[in-house]
Amino acid sequence: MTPGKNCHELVDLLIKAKTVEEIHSLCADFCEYSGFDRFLYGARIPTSFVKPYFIFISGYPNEWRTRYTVKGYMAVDPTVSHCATHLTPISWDQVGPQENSDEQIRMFMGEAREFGLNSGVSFPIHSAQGEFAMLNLASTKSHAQAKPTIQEALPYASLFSAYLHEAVRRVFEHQVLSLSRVHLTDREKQCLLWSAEGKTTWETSHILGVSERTVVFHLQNAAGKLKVVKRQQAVARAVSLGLISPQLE
Amino acid sequence: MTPGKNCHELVDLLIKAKTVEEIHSLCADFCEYSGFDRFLYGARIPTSFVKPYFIFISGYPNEWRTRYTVKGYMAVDPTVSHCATHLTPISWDQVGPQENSDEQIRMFMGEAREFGLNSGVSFPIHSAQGEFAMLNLASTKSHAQAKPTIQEALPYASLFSAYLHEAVRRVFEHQVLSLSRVHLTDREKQCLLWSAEGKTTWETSHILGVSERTVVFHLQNAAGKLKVVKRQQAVARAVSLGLISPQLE
DNA sequence: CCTCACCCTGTAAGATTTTACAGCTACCTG
DNA sequence: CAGGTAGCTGTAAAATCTTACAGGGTGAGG
Repeated sequence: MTPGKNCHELVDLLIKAKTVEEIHSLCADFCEYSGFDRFLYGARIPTSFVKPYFIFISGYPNEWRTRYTVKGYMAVDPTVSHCATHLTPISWDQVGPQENSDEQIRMFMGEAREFGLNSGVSFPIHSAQGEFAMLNLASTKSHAQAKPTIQEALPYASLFSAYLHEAVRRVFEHQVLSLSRVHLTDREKQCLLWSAEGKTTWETSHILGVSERTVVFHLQNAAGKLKVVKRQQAVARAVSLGLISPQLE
Repeated sequence: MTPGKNCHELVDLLIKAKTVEEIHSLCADFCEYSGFDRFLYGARIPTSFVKPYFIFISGYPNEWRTRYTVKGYMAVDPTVSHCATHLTPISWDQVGPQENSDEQIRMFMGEAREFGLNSGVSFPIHSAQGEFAMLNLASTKSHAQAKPTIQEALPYASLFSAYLHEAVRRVFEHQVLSLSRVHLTDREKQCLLWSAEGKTTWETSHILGVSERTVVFHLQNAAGKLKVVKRQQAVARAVSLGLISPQLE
């Protein structure tokens, strides 16, 4: 009920967390102190465009999680589509019981209620390395009753979610996140950058003042490091992982 | 001094803000209520990889801003490099006076102090549409004196920065952000997705069950909508703008 | 001195993409 | 029914990328 008191402590502990279990426990603590009953953190790691990897840290009922997966509710869940395109948290009462929301969404929200997920709020998390994550905090209370809890928790949960994701990144670094640690040399990045900008090998070679063969060489090396074979794939991967981006000028 | 009291009100006003001037005014209010003296919001819009567009909403001294630009301090500023790769706010005392920080950074921080930017904190903002932004809150107080102010403001500023960026997005929608509003058809997105995954035209045509010519057709249309000419450029742009991303499975 | 990382270059065949030509169906809306 | 949007297809020459061959140099650090 007093999120402020514990937020800084929990954030400090998140920074030091070394295992998923520790993180889970800290989420549970945050959830409790903020006045919520359930939490779910989910992250989508862009290991591939068509088959990304998902990480979940769940304080949700297992049965509901299973049904959610089996029925493909990720494509229906209105909080997911909001968080995928926005930065701001969304209270569930803003998406579920709206009059204009379609039948499918209404049924989905109804089913969630059967598992005690009556009200709640979702926080979007977008990292510079292309991951997309969400922190969901749920309450068994009705929307009206939970409103003050949600309102009060917004700032703290916003901050908490940022540290939470960085903690997850750290813990999973050596597993699925290994691609984002790929080190590209300056030349490789330059070649990828101009390639992403639509320049041909010949154009890039003149921009950089080297031979065409050298540009090809660097792009091949970059593709190799990114574990792909084609140029456009290397460019897509590099952009998605945030390995190439502007700065000066 | 009482950020909590006004945060929700300011956020509500941000949602309704229609002009840059309104947003500037709300930032100034937030800055004041949180106990800071200066603010600077800066956003990098990925209009192009090599020459992005920048938006600034500044409550910083103009002279400092000019010097910053002229001297290319964006490439030196340690808060920029932190925010570009992280999600968590960074207090300036964590980057400036460190013993291991190099001479260039120390000089930079020293110059900032000459303009009354003695201490402060920077919040990273990463949107799903590829924009990267920062909210900087600065104080004339010393690091030690400003510490409680910063600590107290962290959660509120974290939430505020999310709403701030969405407000800026809304206001600038019809200008530099027009590319992120591009509508691609399902087929166009599918072709781009498989292309980003490294599939050739022939492979994509078999995956989608259409002719090679059709895949070429869709990719050309997509490239046209994204105002580019090459396939790899279209893929890079689409990835960067968040127009293609996974979801189901 | 040896190794490693980074940078650079050449040739050539074969695969893929780009571009330009041209034409079809279906659905929805004013 | 006209007009718009979305989807689909064909041919062919020219440009570009991929892959395989083979070779060069520098500088930092053990």
